[in-house]
Amino acid sequence: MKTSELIYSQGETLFSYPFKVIFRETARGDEKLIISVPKKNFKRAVKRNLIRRRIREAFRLNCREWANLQGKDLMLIYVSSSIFDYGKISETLSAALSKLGSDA
RNA sequence: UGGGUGGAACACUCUAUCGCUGCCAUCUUAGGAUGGGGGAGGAAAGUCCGGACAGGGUAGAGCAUCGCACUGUGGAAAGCACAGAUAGGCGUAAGUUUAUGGAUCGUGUAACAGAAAAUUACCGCCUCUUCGGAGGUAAGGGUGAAAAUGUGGGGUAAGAGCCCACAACGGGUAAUGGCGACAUUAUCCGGGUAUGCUCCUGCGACCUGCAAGGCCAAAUAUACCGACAUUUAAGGAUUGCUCGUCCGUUGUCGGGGGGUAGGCUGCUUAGAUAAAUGAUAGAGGCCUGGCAACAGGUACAGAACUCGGCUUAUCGUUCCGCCCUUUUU
RNA sequence: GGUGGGUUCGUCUAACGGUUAGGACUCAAGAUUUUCAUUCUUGCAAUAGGGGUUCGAUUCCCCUACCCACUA
Repeated sequence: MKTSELIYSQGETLFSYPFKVIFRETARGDEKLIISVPKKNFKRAVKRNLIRRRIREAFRLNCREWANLQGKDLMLIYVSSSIFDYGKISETLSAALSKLGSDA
């Protein structure tokens, strides 16, 4: 809980639809990932769970391809108000993370 | 055959690949690895009722306040369930749905319209008259959600439950049936409404809620100010009040300030602490459209201490009972 | 997670269960003025949604939706 506030207040932000990515430098081997789907866009808990699980699965399968993620705490906020299927989420997440890598 | 109605159960299945969580065992070690067997619902939801449990130091009495209110049974209890009673509404029917204790002493309301909304009299009718009016009526008219029971006859100056017959309503008594609400029959009595507050009767309720509460760690300040008191008492706590009980200076209460806000437990044969129970691909069911190929759809929804109900959301499938309808015998 | 409160014209609000739901600001039209502002007149515009009680609900009761506050 404290960590999330620190990331939110100190981190740098970039947008890559449908994600808002907030990241912060941290010690290597102690990285954290926060996935957030706002209640404002999805009232039902079932839909929020579905999106969160898809994002987590996409991140799990692809995270090893992005070496630049080491030493960074990440916060992914899903800002779209419609539900994407797994293929589209995987694609857009890759785009977002590569953008992060090029910026860094 | 088509449609309806009441109840019950289920609410997609299998395979492959990659993963999550916590339990047990083993191996390594303080990071893990391997194996085994668990891992969302009928509503987990809304938080509308009621318990269990916990705290408010302990155990209480009365009043006030609040809630419920036809009958029986079940139940720890419930704005609970089932079965029934009476009076209505909907439906051809099966069924479904709404209401319900007693009293009428006191008191309020009944908008507009209407003469009058609770002991009524505008038009009308009748009698008398000094022609100004006085008195008697409630048949008929019109207003309204509601106007004092309806029909017929007698009676009368005109009329009226004023009297009679039948019917409706309310109450008493008796008999019969039913555990009971109540029903039926007989007989007697009665005659200006509805509703809120009020009063009475019975039953239930102390308040706050797991972010309750307990333990450990860390941090700190018994700061300071005010009131009371050391003996009575004031005062404070306990339920709003009264009584009772307890505290009463290493004290209590109020004001005001500082620090911490982590872990364990509570907590469960699902058991997290920001939240696991999955993702993807393929195949097969089921439904709709179509000759077919094929296309589309496959609901509502995600545990956070727990249990009993209620309410709301929900594509559909199966089974059982019943009703209406069509055809045949 | 738990507890409590609310929703009325575009905005801020009022209401005894009883006329066409009132008022202020805004908006539109007209008048006044050489023109604008001010002022005056007129108009548009709402009970969150769905049921129930009642002769009749903004009001009383129930359900749903949304908003806000408190509680560690």
